[in-house]
Amino acid sequence: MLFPTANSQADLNATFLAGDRVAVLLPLPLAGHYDYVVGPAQSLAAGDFVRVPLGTRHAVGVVWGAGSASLAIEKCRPTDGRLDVPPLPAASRKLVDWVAAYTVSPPGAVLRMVISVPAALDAPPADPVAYVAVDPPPPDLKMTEARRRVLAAAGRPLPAAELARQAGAGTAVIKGLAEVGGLARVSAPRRLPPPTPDWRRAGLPLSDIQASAAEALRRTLEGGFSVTLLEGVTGSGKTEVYFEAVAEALRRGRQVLVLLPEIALSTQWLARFERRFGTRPVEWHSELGAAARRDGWRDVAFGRAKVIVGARSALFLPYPELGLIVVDEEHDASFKQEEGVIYHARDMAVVRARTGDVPIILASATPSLETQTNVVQGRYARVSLPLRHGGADLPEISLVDMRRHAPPRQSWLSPPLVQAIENTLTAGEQVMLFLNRRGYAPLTLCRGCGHRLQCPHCTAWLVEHRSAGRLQCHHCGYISAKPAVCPECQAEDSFAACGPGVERLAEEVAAKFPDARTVIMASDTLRGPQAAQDLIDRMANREIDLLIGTQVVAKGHHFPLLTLVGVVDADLGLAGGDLRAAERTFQLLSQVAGRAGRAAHKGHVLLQTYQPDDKVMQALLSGDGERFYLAEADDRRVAGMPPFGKLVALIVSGPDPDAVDRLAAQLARVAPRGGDIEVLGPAPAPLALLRGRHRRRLLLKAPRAVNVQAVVRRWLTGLRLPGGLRVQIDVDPYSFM
DNA sequence: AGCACGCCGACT
DNA sequence: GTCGGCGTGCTC
Repeated sequence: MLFPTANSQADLNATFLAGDRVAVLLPLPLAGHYDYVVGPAQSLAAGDFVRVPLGTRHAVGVVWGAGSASLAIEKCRPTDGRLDVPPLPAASRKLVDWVAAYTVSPPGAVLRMVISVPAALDAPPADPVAYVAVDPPPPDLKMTEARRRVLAAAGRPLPAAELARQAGAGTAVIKGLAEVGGLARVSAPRRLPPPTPDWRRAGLPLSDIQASAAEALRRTLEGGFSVTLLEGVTGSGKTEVYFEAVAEALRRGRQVLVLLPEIALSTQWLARFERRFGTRPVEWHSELGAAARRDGWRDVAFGRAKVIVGARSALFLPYPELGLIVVDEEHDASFKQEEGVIYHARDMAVVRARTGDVPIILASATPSLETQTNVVQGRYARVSLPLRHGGADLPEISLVDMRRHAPPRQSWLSPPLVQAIENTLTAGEQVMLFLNRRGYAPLTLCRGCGHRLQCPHCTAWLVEHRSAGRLQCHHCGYISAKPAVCPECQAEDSFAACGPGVERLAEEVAAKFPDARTVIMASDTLRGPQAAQDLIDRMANREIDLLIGTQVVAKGHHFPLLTLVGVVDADLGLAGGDLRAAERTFQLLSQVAGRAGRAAHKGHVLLQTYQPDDKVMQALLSGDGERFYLAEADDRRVAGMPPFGKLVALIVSGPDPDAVDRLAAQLARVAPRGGDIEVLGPAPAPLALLRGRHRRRLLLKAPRAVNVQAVVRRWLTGLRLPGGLRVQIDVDPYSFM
């Protein structure tokens, strides 16, 4: 359970000769490095990828430095040899050590995120053989009809099979022609290197404010490490502004990493990039196929990929020439990796910028409290874009007090919102209704006995998806048909749907506005990024009057004729006692509100709420984000909560609830105390049962100055984990749900 | 993470 | 009598 961190004195450029002892980090969750002896006739340098024997098999690792001498030299086996890829850059190696130490994870588990594509380390597939006509043909060539057809088709290099097909000849003709010199055997490149984005192209015209913001960002490229918050409301042109910093990094011949949340849905971002730079960047996300991942990894490692846009895992690619990092939508919760090595990609991106001594830009319309605090405390610089580009006004936001304007039973749209929808549709403008709940109804219960349909593997209700005709768990993906009778009391036809999801809301809309062309947009109704783009296009072309959407509609899409946004349940994110509930709700609803009225038309936003006096609703109403953040920061400071204090969550999990309880209780007994350190729990973890594992949580709270990693390491030293029990460490936990 | 070693149930 | 289930533990 102990993960010694790397020898910090390790020479990042050390070289080793045959017979020397070297420390090799393997991409496995081992406690530390393994020592090997450099094999005969080999020489290795720190950072080299090496193949080494491991037990009965062989593995690939990275030379981390000199061996530790803690193991008898006879026990050290010889390395097999260096792999033919560029060494892992020192900045990446420092990042691995840093992330491992910060997250209290084995460094090898972090290295595994770097070596995410083992196939990329093998020799790439050979270029296929192709044939091309020799011009002029050799004088002694005996021409036949078949040969004439083949030569006519072979104006450009083609693989033999393709050439034979096009010429209507057998491959024997090709073979014969090649032997007598009529065709030349060439190797056709399997693929071209990714095109370099053209920074010389002119960008969109920038306003004075945008131009000076762009200049400030460009200037950060003159120095080493720096962090700059680029803050600007939706529609202020943040992307175009930071594109100028990207162009500057490209001009200097450096690589650029842009981290986006939900890359799969950012077709619009890619289009803007292509408009500015004339080509698409290299993409990196989980939906890529094996070949694309291998090629992408190698393009980065060899420095051929200049701009990489990706989800959080792109952070661990082996950039040799990284010159700039941009984290767009830096406040987005999807940057928090919740499985395996638990880390926050925005924070680790700042670390990567530091290990590489390069600038980083954090962009957001609604920056996280963490980032704002870093600005206030002088650690980060801030560049602001206060106005909407193009002069469009910010939307007018009003609250609908649901206690006074309650909708009729089994409906969720209040009379004022219904009226506003009607007015907007009559004016020929578009409406968006936001409800962050997929499916038909979040809960199904039996009217007879009150039984609630629950996921067998998780502490969560099954969500009815009526269009798909089934029930679904949104946490583990469990799917079942709707049972014919209540499993508890066997009553027939007794199920009642409770509460609305977007499907049910669509039903209400169809009943009230039968002529409106309505579409639902949710992550599960979209089949791939193209479907999202198609929907966006249809919306932009006025083929849709009313869009009902979950979270996915909050992201920056431009809909010029969208003038009314209705938030069906503004309170939804506030329940649950989550540390960041208020902050997150403010950010999400600000983003949703930003969808309304972007071109020449004034936008209106109606928030349906039962808590109109809540600080979040008041902040949205007044548009005073600054004051909200100050108040929220005050609350956190007083409570000693992040970013003014530190939290570490320990999640104890296992298949047997009693064993989990016993281990959690044991950990609580030996919990660290004193020095303002508090340990809360054990409590049932937010999802007490997840994917068949029972979970309990302990929460360690400490002042900022405490080295919580050392405290946790000491706490867990010598811990034995019997029978499938696991303890996960979540430094800076985000998920409390 | 693999892979071997190891100790209890149904088969050619 | 063996083949094989996957629980525990090691890999420089």
